[in-house]
Amino acid sequence: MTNKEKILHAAYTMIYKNGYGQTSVDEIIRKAGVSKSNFYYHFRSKQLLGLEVLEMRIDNYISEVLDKTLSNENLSPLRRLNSFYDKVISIHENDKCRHGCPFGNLAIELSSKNSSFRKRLEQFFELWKQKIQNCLQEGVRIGEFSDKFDTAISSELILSHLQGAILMTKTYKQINPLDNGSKEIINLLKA
Amino acid sequence: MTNKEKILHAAYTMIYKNGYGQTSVDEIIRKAGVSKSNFYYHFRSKQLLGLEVLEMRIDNYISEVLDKTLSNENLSPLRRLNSFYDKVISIHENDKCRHGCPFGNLAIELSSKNSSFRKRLEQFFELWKQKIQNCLQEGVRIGEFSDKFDTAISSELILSHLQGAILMTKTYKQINPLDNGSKEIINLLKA
DNA sequence: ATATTAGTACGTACTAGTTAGTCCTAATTT
DNA sequence: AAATTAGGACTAACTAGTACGTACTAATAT
Repeated sequence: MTNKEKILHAAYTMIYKNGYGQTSVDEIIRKAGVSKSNFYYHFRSKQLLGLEVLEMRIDNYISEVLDKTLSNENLSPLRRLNSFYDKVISIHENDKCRHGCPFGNLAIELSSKNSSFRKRLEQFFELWKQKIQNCLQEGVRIGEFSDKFDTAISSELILSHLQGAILMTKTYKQINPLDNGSKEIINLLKA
Repeated sequence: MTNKEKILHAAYTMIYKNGYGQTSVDEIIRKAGVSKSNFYYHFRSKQLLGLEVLEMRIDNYISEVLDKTLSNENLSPLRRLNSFYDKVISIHENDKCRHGCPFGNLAIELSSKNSSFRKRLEQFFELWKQKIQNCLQEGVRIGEFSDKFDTAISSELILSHLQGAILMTKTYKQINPLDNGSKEIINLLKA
């Protein structure tokens, strides 16, 4: 692993666990085992590292979560949505509900102070919502989901609820808010 | 205003706008116009100040928002819920969707690192959820809300959605996620 | 073949400022 | 007499970022 990869890898987990502001460059280089000058050789600033780490998070989430569940054309739309919730629940159970959503965390911490992070997160949330909506639309088309809801509104509501439910699991240290809420939403959507 | 009140007042807005970790004691005393020794005369630590500020936030939210809307017995349950959403929307519109929910922000920032904040927030979320549930139950009883939903699950879902929707308004800098989502939820609940 | 050059990757040591919190003295209010 | 205030020097650790120099590789020029 190159030093740049070591830095990215260390920052990837530290920023998730402790937030961006509470992760110092000194801690990152200590954990990565590289010198400070090497850090600034590879990254012009802490912020540019943070944005690269966010990019990695997004790429990873799309390929490991969204593409395998919500956008998985081998599954029926209902199964896609179920497998999406199952995947998210298992992620947070494995984490003991400690750290919340990497995107929601950054959105709350940085949206009001840093427009680079804010814009990238907004863009990703749009993509995420679109993937939910595509799933809903196909589900309505084949009669798996009720047609009495507007899929644009429903997908926005599903994503908002997901973010809030993950926030609640982190506060309660229990998976219940996400587990109960997702089951209720799926029941509502069914035809 | 006493010096203690000045400190609390300064910290009240600064912690909300910038987060707990990004608000320094030095900034607080500068804004409050008091000496550092006076700060430590009134508060044994930054954390204890933070917890007092959280207590003020909770008291204020209960009396200014929850008691006037969700728990307002002068209104029908449906009107209570509508006025609650109206109030929350107006708060975030007035804030230009910049700073999010003071409780959700702290929950995300501190739940995994500080159990004092986490426990207090959990306790308050429980109260909040209970007030939503009481409203739903009475609405079901008088036939204003459908009886086909479990009020315990619905109230949890409403609170989770609210937290997530406020997070989205902060990311998008638009009130739409909260506005559309709340309308959809109320439509669903109606008998 | 050999010297020069450029680019990449790295390390030690450092700056200038900030962090939460302490300690002590002295004045002022109640 | 007791509670509250200010001032200020101080600590020890931490903050993002910089200065300066070294080692290696690969292409190029002599």
